[in-house]
Amino acid sequence: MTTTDETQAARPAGRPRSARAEKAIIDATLDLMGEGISLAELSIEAIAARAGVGKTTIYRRWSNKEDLVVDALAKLKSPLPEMGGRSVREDLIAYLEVVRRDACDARSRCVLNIAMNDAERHPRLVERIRQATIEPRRAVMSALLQRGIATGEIRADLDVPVAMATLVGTVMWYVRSVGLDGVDGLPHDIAERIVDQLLAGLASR
Amino acid sequence: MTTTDETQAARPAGRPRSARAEKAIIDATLDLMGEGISLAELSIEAIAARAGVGKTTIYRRWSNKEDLVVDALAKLKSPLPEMGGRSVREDLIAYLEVVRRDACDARSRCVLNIAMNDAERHPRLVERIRQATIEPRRAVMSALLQRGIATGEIRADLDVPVAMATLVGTVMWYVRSVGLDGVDGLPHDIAERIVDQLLAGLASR
DNA sequence: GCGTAGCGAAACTTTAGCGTATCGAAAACG
DNA sequence: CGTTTTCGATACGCTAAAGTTTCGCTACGC
Repeated sequence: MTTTDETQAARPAGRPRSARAEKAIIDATLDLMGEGISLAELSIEAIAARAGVGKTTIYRRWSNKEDLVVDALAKLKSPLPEMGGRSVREDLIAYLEVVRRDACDARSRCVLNIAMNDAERHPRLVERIRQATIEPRRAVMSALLQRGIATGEIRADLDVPVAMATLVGTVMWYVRSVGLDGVDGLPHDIAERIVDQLLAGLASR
Repeated sequence: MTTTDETQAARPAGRPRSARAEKAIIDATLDLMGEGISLAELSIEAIAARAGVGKTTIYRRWSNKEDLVVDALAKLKSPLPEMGGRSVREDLIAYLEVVRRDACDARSRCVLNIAMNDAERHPRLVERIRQATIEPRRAVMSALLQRGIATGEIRADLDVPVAMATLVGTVMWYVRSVGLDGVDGLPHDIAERIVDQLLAGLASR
């Protein structure tokens, strides 16, 4: 057909698509969702306006809203917490520090908002988010606690699911209650304080 | 002006407003919000249809959506947890059991959803919810932990704000993660297990 | 029983977003 | 340079929902 080698590049004729526009669209989508806009309220027109882009440019890439949101959330995937592995206590602190930072970040928060609020209305989308984002983190946390049990740092009869809810839930709830006033007013060592208090227990000796 | 005594009743002429319709409107509002409808998506038409009422009947009582929601949430105010007071451990369990039940109840959940998601868009409304619903519960929980410190059941150096986030956050997060699959599949003694594990601590002795 | 005001139903006007089409300009390629 | 495709902008027809108004009917007090 054409004179170009189709088996390799097959670069299409004409002006190439702007990577800059694509990034602006993704960013605008994440920004709007980070501002608390629900999936239902999110409008293509608002995204186009925010991105400084024509609606055509969006519809040329994504045929509907859900596809765009999936792609946008995929770009968001922050790396799994990096843990030194020296002690379970230190790894728990490092993990919760990442959770704390995510909980304070509007863009990361919107992932959880969607997962929790739109589960019934967009089951496939929510399931994709669960598999891609939530499950890997749960697995890391679970493995970490199991390792602690093996090394003796953690009590052998630990209820692991409850402990995972405790560690993450404490950070999330703390940020949402105390930290609502000023997100930056959080103590910088909150992750360490939480881990130490939970390891030691609330009761007196 | 009129012949009636205006200082007291000043009952207006004509057909009185139907208390039955008013209750139906409030109930429909709470039901819809309990189904996960956000404040922005909540439509007067949906409320009218659900309540079996004309839109006129709603607009005659509330001039806008926010006023209606405030009134509806005010009717929702569930009683503060009743605690026996025998031991701090038992009271904590009783308190968390109430939290667990609220976390599973759609109508109660919607209060928190609004408080967390619509804080920026409806600051006055959210503040009213905080003062009426959240703060009293935080005060009860704080007093309970202080009592535990006084009686020696709780360690004296407890970080009370962190501990409050731990107790409530664990229940909320547990319900949201484990309980998402089947709300009724929750262990019935989850409050007791959470309290005991937190009192004892996660570390081995 | 008359007047008044609330009742539910339905028609209306307005607004917002969707998805498509069209435009002149711009960017890559041969 | 000419072709091809994308760019941002704008306009269009369509649908859904909001909020307002109208209408015939109903319930209560005088």
